This record gives sequence, structure tokens and C-alpha cells, in this order.
Amino acid sequence: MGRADQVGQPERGAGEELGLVDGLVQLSFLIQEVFGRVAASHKMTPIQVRLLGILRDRAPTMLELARFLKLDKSTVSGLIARAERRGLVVRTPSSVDGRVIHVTLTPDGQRLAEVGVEEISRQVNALASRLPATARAQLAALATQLVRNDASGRGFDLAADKTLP
Amino acid sequence: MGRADQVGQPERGAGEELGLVDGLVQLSFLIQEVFGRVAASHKMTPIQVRLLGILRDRAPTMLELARFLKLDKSTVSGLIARAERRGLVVRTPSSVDGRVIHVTLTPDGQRLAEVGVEEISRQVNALASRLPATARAQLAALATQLVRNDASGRGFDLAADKTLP
DNA sequence: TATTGTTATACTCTATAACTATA
DNA sequence: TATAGTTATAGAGTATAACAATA
Repeated sequence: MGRADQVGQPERGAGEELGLVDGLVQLSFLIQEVFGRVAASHKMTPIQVRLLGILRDRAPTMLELARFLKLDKSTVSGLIARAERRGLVVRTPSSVDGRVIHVTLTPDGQRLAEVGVEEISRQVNALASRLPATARAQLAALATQLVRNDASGRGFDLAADKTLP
Repeated sequence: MGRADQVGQPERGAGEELGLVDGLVQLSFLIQEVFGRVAASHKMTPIQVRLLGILRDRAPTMLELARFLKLDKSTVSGLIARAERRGLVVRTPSSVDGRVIHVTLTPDGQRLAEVGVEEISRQVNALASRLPATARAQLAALATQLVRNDASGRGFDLAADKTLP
């Protein structure tokens, strides 16, 4: 029987096949490391890079951001405050509801978002560069199915409001 | 042409196929959420859960831990200090090198590590539960290849010292 | 001198609770 | 009353720099 639950553990050698759980867990750490490296190279944190990525073509409210990121609204307040202090985003009050604030990228933020997304794409593609094209396509399809299966059990956010009020 | 670089962005609908990058990135967030949920359910943080997982059958030194987690050694000092304060790990001085300290799980830590690994395995498996067995096997194999490819470009740690000095 | 680990410091990230303003 | 957002507080996680002890 193959050794199973290597959750979060370092590889012991190149011979054994990782189970589904260990493979996905270790792969997720690899992807998160990419986020960390790209973020650090721009003096940012992973969550700030993720935030910029989300804002590239949306103007969500604070609460929508909190729901999507699964963070408390007070946490998002701090996140946006620091991003605003760095000149990457702006808060825009809604014209239809005086309590609501929309968050958008500044030109600087837009630029940084594009660069970050580009670097992340390059590095993630590099991780898969030794797979043949058919295997990469399979992997993309399988990952998509997992993401879709999970999303269908929860319902989305943010799909509607692409424009500012 | 299919829309490409959705890095870190929410899904817009269930129709489109995510690219390789977006699929892997979003999947990694899903896996990290599992870690977060399991950690929170035991009043822990994801990094502490990962730490326990690593220590299940190893007694690494502080520096080995730092290298494997890609954290500064001072960060690991804090991590271990908090875990020790909670009674989950102990520091054991090396008998052969007076500067070195090995970290091991306490019985409580061992127990919590097993439970955490079990819950994470269950939840990650649940993510893939709607894939047919052949697809799950493919996914495991592909994830393993990515992890192996990356590891081969860096060399491992921690493979040797399973025992206490 | 070099290595291992800790400490001091400063910052980001995070949730909880209490608050303000608007609906 | 209920909702959107902020602030105050406390704690975890993080890196940098300076330090102590050992090799």
C-alpha cells in the first residue's frame, strides 16, 4: 500500500506518486509561493496582489469584496486603507446609496495589476512547462471542474456590477 | 477567443473554461481555504496546521524548518514559540551541536496533527468527489509531476533526520 | 570567523466589538 | 431597526537588524 496522507509535508524522494490530496495540497503551496514572490518583488503582500487582480475590471463595494475574499468587512477596510495610502486604489461613494462605497484602481494600480498578473501567469506557466500540451489542457480542464463544482455549491458574487454608479 | 488572464478573479459564470493559469490559481485558493477552515475549527492558523503536518514524523532543526517553509529563521522562532506556549511542540537541544535545536510534537500536538490531516484530506477529497475515478487519478498524476518538476530545480530538505539526536 | 538561534522593532493581516451614518 | 462601513483593540505572522552562544 502506498503511503497516503503527506499533507503539508516535504517530498521524501522523487520516486513515489503523491496521492490526490498531497498532490493538490503541495501544488497549492507552489502556486501560493508564486503569489508571494511576485508580491514581494513589488513590495506588496499576496493579498494585495490578489486584490489588484480582482479590481482589474470591477468596482465592487466593500461588502462585496469582503464576501468574495471571505474576510471580515473590517479587514477589508484595513486592506483598502493601506492600498489607498499607496495610491493603488480609490474609494468612490455610491450615488444611489449613501452608505455604500465602491473601490476602483488608480492608473498606478491598474499598471501594477497588469504587471502582477503577467508575472504570475508566466511563473505558473513555467511550473507546467515540462508537461506536453495535451497534459496541460487536461490539467486546466480538471482544475476548472473542481472550481466549478465548488462554486456551484455556493453561488457567486460580483458578477453584475462592472460599472461605477 | 477565450478570455485569458483571470488571475485571482471571481468566476463570471459556469460556461467558460478557465485557462491553465486561472484554473490552477483558483484551485490553489480553494485548497488554501480548506486549510483555513480546518485551522480555524481548532483555533489555529493555516501556518500552524502546516507546521504540525510537517512535524508528524520529523524532528527538524529551526534552520531546516525555516528553509523548508521559506521563512526567515526569526519568523520560525516566533512560530515555534507560540506553538510551544500552546503545548503542541517542544524544543530539544541537540547533543552533538550546542547551537542546534530540534523541534518535535508533544502528544497533544501529535493528536492535533492527525486530526488536522484527516480533516484536510476529507475536505480536499470532497472537492474532487464529483470527478470520475480516472479523472481523479489523472489529476493526482499531473499535480505530482508539477511538484516533482519544481522540486528537481531546487533540491530537498529534511529528508534525512527522522530521529532525535 | 562563521553558524545557529533569539530578541527588538516595525509593519501587515486578521477578527471581534463598538461605533457612525444612511436606509 | 437593519445595513454599510469605520475604528479600536488585540493578536498572529512576517522580515530586518542586532545580538548571544557555540563551532
